Amino acid sequence: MIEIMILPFPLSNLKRTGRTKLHLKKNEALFRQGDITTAIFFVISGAVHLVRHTHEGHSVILHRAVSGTTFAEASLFSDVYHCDATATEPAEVIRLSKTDILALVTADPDFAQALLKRFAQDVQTHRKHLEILAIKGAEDRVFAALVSFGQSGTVTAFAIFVGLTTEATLRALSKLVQQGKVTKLKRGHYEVPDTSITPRSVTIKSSV
Amino acid sequence: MIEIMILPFPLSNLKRTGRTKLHLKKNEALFRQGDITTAIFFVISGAVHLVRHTHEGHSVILHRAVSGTTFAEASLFSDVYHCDATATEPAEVIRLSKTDILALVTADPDFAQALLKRFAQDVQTHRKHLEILAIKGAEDRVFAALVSFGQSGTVTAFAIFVGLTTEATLRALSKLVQQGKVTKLKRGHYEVPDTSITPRSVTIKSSV
DNA sequence: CGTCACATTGATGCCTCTCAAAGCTTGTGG
DNA sequence: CCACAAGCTTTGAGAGGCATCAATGTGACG
Repeated sequence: MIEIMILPFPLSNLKRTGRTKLHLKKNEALFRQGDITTAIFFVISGAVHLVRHTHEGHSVILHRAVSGTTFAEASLFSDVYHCDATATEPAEVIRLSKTDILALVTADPDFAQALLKRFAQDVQTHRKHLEILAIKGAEDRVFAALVSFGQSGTVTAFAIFVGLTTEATLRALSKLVQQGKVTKLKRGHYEVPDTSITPRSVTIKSSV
Repeated sequence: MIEIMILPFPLSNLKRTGRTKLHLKKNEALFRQGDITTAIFFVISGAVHLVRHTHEGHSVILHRAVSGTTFAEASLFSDVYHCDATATEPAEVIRLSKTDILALVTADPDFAQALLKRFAQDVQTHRKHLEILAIKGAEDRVFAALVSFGQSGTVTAFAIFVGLTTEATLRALSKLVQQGKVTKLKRGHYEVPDTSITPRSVTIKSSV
């Protein structure tokens, strides 16, 4: 079981019955805001977006789960899911039974610690996201988001992630390109060169 | 030890040496962004703000820790603190040694589970915060924040929390008051009446 | 009683949202 | 294999809203 090896925490003790492999088509929903929580998930391939919607019609992309990562861990302690989970591209995910995971938490201290670490990472990531949304200028905000997250996906999705309209994001990107702080690879594909403050290079859209 | 009883998780097994009581003056910093992490904290009285600063000079209030709650739990799995912690009013806090807490995690499954729950709550709170920052209109955003968080503190701090200027927040508040969606108690003190959609009433500023 | 921090209100300008239209890319069906 | 359709990207123009700067009011505290 290759996929088990890349899980962020040891699952050797998890009951086999607690695992199910699922295939999602593009735009297919895994669960929706308000659904009863029954499981957390691990992404084998593809990508899943966690999106929350407000009454007023606004939406936020809370998280983009990609290969090798788990998502919806917070639902372990919640009765219902607080956001939608939809595949933005065809995806394979493993469903991990909530009750089995919780049982494992009490039975296996190492597992509990690993899961705690996962949660702590989530908290830090969300804080980084909050920090970025607090930046007023569109240009600065887009650049900061690119450096910190370098999300792969459409510009439109990225725009929602940074809390701007697609147009504002695009205009910010083109200004950043003019300044040489960002490189445009091709239509809808941008990256932050290594030379820009940050060590690593990131792209908005993967060339998958 | 009264304070121990209201801790969100059992600390009976925590070494006495791991606990220290601290008294903070108003505006006194407990730790700063970049400091080595050595402990998490529990608030006995007063309030502590966790604030993160960006290079561009922006800041976000990540969390307002009040009596009976812990904060900086995420630092358990981080080498340095990622934000400043400052008392916004005179406060008493208990310092809980990081190493002792981590030891307890592996030794006591119940403690581990309780801590996991705490982390999950943190994640949900941050997501709610993200949801609110995604709301474009100042009026809607302020109202949503009041309903969901009903922060006590100055309007200025509340403004930073919702990602607006003090002026914009004030103007939004006065419009909401005109509409009857929010009640102004006195200078700098507002509350959401019970009649407004939400069951509970909240205030920006406590009368402490 | 004076000072200080915060609340409040006003005027102005920039920036982002909104609406609109055209270009590019991918995929699907004939 | 081609043509059309759909979705995303890109650019443009106009308007509204929030930030910014400025000034005054007000309560708290020494």
